[in-house]
Amino acid sequence: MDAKKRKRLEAAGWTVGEARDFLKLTPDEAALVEMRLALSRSLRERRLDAGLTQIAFAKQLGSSQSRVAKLEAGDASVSLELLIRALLVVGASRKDVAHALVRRVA
Amino acid sequence: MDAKKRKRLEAAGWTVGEARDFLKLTPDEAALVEMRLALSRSLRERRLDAGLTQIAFAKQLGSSQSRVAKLEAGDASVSLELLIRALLVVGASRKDVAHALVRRVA
DNA sequence: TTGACATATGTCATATACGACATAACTTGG
DNA sequence: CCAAGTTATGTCGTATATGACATATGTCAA
Repeated sequence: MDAKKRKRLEAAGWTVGEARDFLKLTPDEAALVEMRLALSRSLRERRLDAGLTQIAFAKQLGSSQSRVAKLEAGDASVSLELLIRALLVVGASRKDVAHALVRRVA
Repeated sequence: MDAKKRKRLEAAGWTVGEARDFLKLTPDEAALVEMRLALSRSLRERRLDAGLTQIAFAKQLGSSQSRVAKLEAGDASVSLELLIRALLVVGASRKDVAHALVRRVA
């Protein structure tokens, strides 16, 4: 519960700076952040490739434009769960998701 | 929000029956369930290989024995997020997680 | 510039995932 | 069999992720 809170606090840094252990991320936390970002990138790519606006995609996903924006930003308020659901909705397979997961974030 | 509720309702079936589209799961929902189960299996294997009891592992994870049991059961009340966090804690790498994700559930 | 469309950011009420606890249901050594 | 250890199941209060909404910031054609 402590690690969770800390993660939350350090969250502000994610989006802004870099994927890295910018300051005091445990390896696990760093891995989580990297996964989040990697999935975010894949999501945006796939959505754009599908020629969908965030609004259109939000409708397909059963969500809102703002949440899609946050998904694609790798915002700390979005779960891997939703990211993965979203990828499935844009047509990614289980295998695609796995591949996206390990994708280098650059 | 409708799909979400439906998923929730049908959730009771997951643990009990089979990984499959036992009744009316969309392909995406089925994929989600399969991922959940695949990760569950990997988690249990890794925990046992590490010679840890659920209680011991729960402490490492910062959670409780009951939640670990639910994680390993692929319970509907656990998120992919926590499953992945748990895998990282038992020593899985990002790549390991990705591999576990596509693992056939059998 | 304007205006139309796309995306980003912030906030909030509510749904839901969480840890914790109690307790039941296995296992297995003695 | 019993008891100790492990895992499963159910419930609850609370933390957090969610969709929705408002609004800001881009972008770009006319």
